Amino acid sequence: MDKGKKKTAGRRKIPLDQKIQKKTSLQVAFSKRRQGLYRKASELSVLCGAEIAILVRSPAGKIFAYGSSSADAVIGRLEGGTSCLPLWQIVEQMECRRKYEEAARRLERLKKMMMQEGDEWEKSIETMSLLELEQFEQDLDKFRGQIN
Amino acid sequence: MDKGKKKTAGRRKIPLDQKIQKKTSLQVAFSKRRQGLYRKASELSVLCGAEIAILVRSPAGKIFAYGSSSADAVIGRLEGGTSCLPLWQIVEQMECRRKYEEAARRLERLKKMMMQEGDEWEKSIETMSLLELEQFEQDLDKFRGQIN
DNA sequence: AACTATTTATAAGA
DNA sequence: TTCTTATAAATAGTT
Repeated sequence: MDKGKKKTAGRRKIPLDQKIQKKTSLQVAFSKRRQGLYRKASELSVLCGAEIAILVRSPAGKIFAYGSSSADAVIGRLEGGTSCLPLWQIVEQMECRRKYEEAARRLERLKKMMMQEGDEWEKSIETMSLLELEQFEQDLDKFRGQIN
Repeated sequence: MDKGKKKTAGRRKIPLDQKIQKKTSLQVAFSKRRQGLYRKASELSVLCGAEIAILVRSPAGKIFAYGSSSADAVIGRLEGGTSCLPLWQIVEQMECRRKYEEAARRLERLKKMMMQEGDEWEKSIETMSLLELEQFEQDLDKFRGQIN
């Protein structure tokens, strides 16, 4: 039956070596594939008795996390140590980094604004701004010192 | 043809809600499915521009890790098994380095721009800029409070 | 959010 | 271990 009915759907392979261009498709794919990734992790965990933690950061900067079994402290037990952080704290720290990135974006906006209107700044103000920037640079260096 | 020949292969669905019993099957499944999980993570990363970190511990206690893009180098050292850092710190460092480098690049560009044009800015814009900088400083202070 | 034609992953076997 | 392949599972495009 349905000989005269047009085929109702066509699906196809997509290139796996480049970012999806269409924004709506990307959002749908991100949601579906992230769920799929969690499903696969869950299966691996159950079938093989493995412990798994997954951290995902979307291009928009949103943080997602998955942890198998007893959600908390998965990573800590991975290491077998006593000083490791539970998963939720890791997520929290990643959120912290996200806030930092937001601050950096603010800097970017400032730059853009200055370039648009920039034709008459007094010298004192210019110096102040540069001093602020130098301070910021020092902060960054301190920050770097913490991670190396 | 081949009527008398026994079917040479049989595949079947396996129960997804319990651990695989046969030891050799479990080892094979662990290896294959872990690779599959990494593949899926890689696809998600490329297709959607997401950053992903995965930590796995086998039932035997062996540690495996996956990290998209630039995280590979850091995590590669971990797979060697000689790292003394807790896993969560390695994940943190991945994020940390990237954020630092990004912020530093922005700072450099802004500074260059200010040095070039910094001799003629309108006063109203100057005030706005300073407000932005103050807000930025507050953000930065909050950030430092969180990571110390 | 649900559907389904296709593509992809994989359990068993060789 | 690596390859093969029948079957199960995931998913891209559509509704």
